[in-house]
Amino acid sequence: MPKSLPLIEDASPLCCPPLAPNARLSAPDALAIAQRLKALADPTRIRLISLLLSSPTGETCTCELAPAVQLSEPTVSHHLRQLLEAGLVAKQRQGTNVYYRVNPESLKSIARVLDVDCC
Amino acid sequence: MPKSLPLIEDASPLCCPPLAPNARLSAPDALAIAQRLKALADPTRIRLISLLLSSPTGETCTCELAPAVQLSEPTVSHHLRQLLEAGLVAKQRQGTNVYYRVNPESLKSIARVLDVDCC
DNA sequence: AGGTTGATTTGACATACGTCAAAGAGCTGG
DNA sequence: CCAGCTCTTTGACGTATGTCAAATCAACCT
Repeated sequence: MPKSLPLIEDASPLCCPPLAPNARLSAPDALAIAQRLKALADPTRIRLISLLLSSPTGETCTCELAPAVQLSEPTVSHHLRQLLEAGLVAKQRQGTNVYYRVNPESLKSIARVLDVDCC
Repeated sequence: MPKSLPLIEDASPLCCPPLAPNARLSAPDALAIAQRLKALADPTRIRLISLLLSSPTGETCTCELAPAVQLSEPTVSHHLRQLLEAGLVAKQRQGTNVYYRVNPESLKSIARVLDVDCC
């Protein structure tokens, strides 16, 4: 083996750009980033985000989303829960319906992680 | 068997990012986006990207990456293959070693998808 | 050639994930 | 209060995924 790199655990100061070329990510930091990405990395959840964003009011209830993606309501509810726990959407009850809305800041924060050459 | 994914821009020829609020994503477009996100949505692969970016030369061989993430070489090779097929890294053989390097444009193209309010 | 080192593939395993039907929980209106 | 609509949870199922050991491939050495 050519040479040994320092173990990733020995890094790092966790400054502005998470994936920037001057810092090796720690394992917990990598896990935190991966978990947020994983919440997005599903075709149904991407479509749900798109549907929420394209709604005139910015929010949509489960009963409207389920037929739009052609999946059962339990399945859609499951995906919305994933998005909710990742902070990507917020929910709000209005009578018998539950309306979901995208948290745009969370999307931007993920985009920033991928912005490699910012500083 | 190893085939590379189409660039997101090819799948969705829109002037604005595919998640922008004025367009509902088609199921195939959502799948294309999700597949690239899924390639990133793993803590080990995030760490590998970080390691590659933090290397002075910009490239690193498998035998250095495996001990750095404390996983077996086959496992690391498997992850590098995923990244390769998603177009996120490129490989180059130098003697007995194979060096991997990040494709920064691919990271940026994913970041652009998440840039919701640009137009 | 044969041997050594690095990289990948194969096969197997456990776990995680997406999906649905059925059952439960919340709210509203008769 | 009960009936009905909406949403979520539970339980179950098949598939996909991450991991390693063993085998295989590739390039470099004597």
